Amino acid sequence: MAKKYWLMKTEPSSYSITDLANEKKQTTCWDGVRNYQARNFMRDEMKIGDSVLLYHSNAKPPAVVGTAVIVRESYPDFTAWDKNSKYFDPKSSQTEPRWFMVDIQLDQTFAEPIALDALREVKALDDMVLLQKGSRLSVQPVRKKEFDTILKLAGRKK
DNA sequence: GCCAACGTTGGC
DNA sequence: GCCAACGTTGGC
Repeated sequence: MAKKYWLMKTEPSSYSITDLANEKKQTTCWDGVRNYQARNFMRDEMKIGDSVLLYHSNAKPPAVVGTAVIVRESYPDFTAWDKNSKYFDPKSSQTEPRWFMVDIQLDQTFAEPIALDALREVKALDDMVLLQKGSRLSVQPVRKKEFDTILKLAGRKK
């Protein structure tokens, strides 16, 4: 199976790329996803070694801030079972888990975040899911061409 | 803080 | 299975 590319959103006020950088082994479980489409991508399609763009939403400015890799494939999101978690979902049981997550490890933090505005100016990114009107999927596929384009932008000297 | 665009829920 | 009401996302 060919390597796939993804984009995962997070609000830096709740969990930022800096938080990821400070984790043991710079690895974390991507918990709290409560959208079926996003869940399906994590549960069914993400494989170890796939690359991920990390995106800060509700940030100033909203931007792609770095990359990560999948280091553990889907397993039940146990926060759904925890009554004290804000991600608690009484409809998810141990025997029939409703929500899943993967583990990701930080790959690189971009020296300069690539702002949403800048992404919109790049022709090669016109079809990116992130840039489509009304798109708010928190876990979404990215084309290799798009991933490579963004890496190139990140590497460009200012 | 506003609000457009989506997604989910639940009555019927 | 429709759809109105409600809740959430996320840029601005």
